[in-house]
Amino acid sequence: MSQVRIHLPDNSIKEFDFQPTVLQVAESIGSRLAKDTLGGQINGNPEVIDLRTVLPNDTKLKIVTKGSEESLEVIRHSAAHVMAQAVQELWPEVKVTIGPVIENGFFYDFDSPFAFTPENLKELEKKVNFLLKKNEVVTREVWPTAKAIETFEKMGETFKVEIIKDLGADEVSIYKQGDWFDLCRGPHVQKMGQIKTIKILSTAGAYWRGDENNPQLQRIYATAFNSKEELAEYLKILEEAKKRDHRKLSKDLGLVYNHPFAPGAPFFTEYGTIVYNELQSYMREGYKKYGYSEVISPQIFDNQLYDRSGHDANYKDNIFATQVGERDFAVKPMNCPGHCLLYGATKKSYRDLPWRIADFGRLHRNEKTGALHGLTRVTTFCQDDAHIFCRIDQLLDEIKSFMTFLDEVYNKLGMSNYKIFFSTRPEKRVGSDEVWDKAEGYLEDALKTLGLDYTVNEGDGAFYGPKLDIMFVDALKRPWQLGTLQLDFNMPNNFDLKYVGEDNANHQPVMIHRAILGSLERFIGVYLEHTAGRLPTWLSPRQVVIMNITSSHDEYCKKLEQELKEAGVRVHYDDRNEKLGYKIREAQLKQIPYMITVGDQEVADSTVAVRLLTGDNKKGYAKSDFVKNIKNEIENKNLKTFFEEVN
RNA sequence: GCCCAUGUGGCUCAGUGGUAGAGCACACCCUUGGUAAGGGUGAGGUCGAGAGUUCGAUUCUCUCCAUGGGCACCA
Repeated sequence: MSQVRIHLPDNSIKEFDFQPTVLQVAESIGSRLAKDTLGGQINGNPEVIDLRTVLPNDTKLKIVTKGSEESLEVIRHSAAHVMAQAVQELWPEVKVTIGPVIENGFFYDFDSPFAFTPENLKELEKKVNFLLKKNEVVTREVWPTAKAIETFEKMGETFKVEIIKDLGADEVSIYKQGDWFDLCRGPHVQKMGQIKTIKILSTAGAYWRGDENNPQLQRIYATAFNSKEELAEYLKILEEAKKRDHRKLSKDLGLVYNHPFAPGAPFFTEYGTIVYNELQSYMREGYKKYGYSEVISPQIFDNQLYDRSGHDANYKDNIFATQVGERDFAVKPMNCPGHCLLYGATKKSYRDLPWRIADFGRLHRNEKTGALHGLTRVTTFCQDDAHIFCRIDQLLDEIKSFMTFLDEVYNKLGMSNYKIFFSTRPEKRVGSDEVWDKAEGYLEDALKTLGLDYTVNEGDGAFYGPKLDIMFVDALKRPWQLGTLQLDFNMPNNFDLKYVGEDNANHQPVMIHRAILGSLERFIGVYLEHTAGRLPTWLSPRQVVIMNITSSHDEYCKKLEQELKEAGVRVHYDDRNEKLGYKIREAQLKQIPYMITVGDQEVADSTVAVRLLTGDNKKGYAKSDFVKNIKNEIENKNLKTFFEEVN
């Protein structure tokens, strides 16, 4: 055999007189490297391959070693195997299925005659980490498919047999550690001791192959890291996320209340309503600027409306319906069909287009019980919804204007980190393929023309049209779907909408469904998590609290309270006979951006002592300046307090 | 809708087969105190709802409701 050349990242070349494995290349470089090798990446491909992979001539190889980001995939892959092994050693009656690596960890789905209890998980964690200490060598074997099927059938591993049959390959790879083995394509570690520690996290029910018609399996979530320190760090982030949970924050801050009589339908308290209304009026400002008109449409319709819109066929399970006498009514789950009726109310000319109508109507959707979640998945909500009826040649400008509007809003709110997803036709849909081709084509053209980066989500569109989803990435790097823009050729058709063109003939308008915040409910939930409850002053339900030191400062405080009220500031004078530290603590917990302290000093020289949520103090601030500056900050809807703005 | 767990005063949580406890919050009293909890006293719960087992159920069983972790659904 001729020489085999392997190219390394430092542009050096290693030569072999056989086709080496990744590990063999590592060994040729050094024994320390070989010991730390966990996999490889070849020819610039990000996919991590098994260290036992045989490399052909002229392969560009990057060795994945322990401690690297890429190595986690290998470690977790093997960790899933060890976990499955541990489960079967503890409970031999449990059958294995699959166990993939996911972000931040891995899971394994088991077919178990019993549900795993928390005690089982503790036992399992012990067992798993005991197995790691045995440091068994992982070997790879290639079996003919027939042998694999026969073997797994004998073992009663019916799910494995199904997978192998579906693969339809001639041979399959098997990974072994000790006596335990599993069908797998890898990659895996050399020895199980390379996994330092495995943390079992939780259990869940999950359907075989993700289909609710299939049997339900027992899923165990777990994670593994390169070191105990990294694991600790990850667990800390989980804790942080828990603290920022909007359900906790919205309760602690007194914004939202839930009652079992209204599942999935939150009350907004007098404080929560302030946040809600401020956001709504901010959007209304945008509507003026971007040429939208606001409308109000009915809450309940004769069901014939949804029959015509196509919702009855595609969305029926989610509609709250009621029968009055002989007549079927439906509570509106979305504004669009009603808006189509309104469009048809007057004869439209091409001169009337684009016709942009916004609606803060309350929507109700009967969600499956298990889907409800705090403010982010509710049964009743209000979208910052608008529909734009326009000509095809106006589409590009409309999409552009929407993206500008959205960018402005997101930046104002400190949410500049967002991504665009382009979702194409789903299986369950209305309209001909021809219409879909057209709609998808226009949308993609617009994205390209505008030079926007996007990712395609095949089959994820709405049933009436393709869409752009705006995925906001929050402070903890979690993605949330908020804004959306959907193209719809179908509903104008169902409602036979027309406009008279320049040619004096009838034409059909295109309908754009769009929202920037998504729904106010969901947005407030996400925004609370993003900001950890520390809202910008203009959105804070409580903006200023004045705290006197003794009752002798009462007069000065009352006057200041009055001045701030006149400046439009939401201010509260805490005149309780309590110590200052006590009042401060309460104000901190309620995340009030400005805490004003008044004592002898302040009364004497007409100043205020200001404390921010950061704990920063500024004494001797001129009272008149404070009133002026906070008024200005609120009017401009600044993201930061005026103290921080200055710095 | 499915699997699992949970449900004790406004909130956070102990606890028990013999009808309940703490801290915070609340009320009253004392305290006038400069940047995250001053002290005392008191009120407040038929232990999510219904049924069953039992001499007796908040505790055990079942059903329902709600919540939580997932799955599925949804955009």
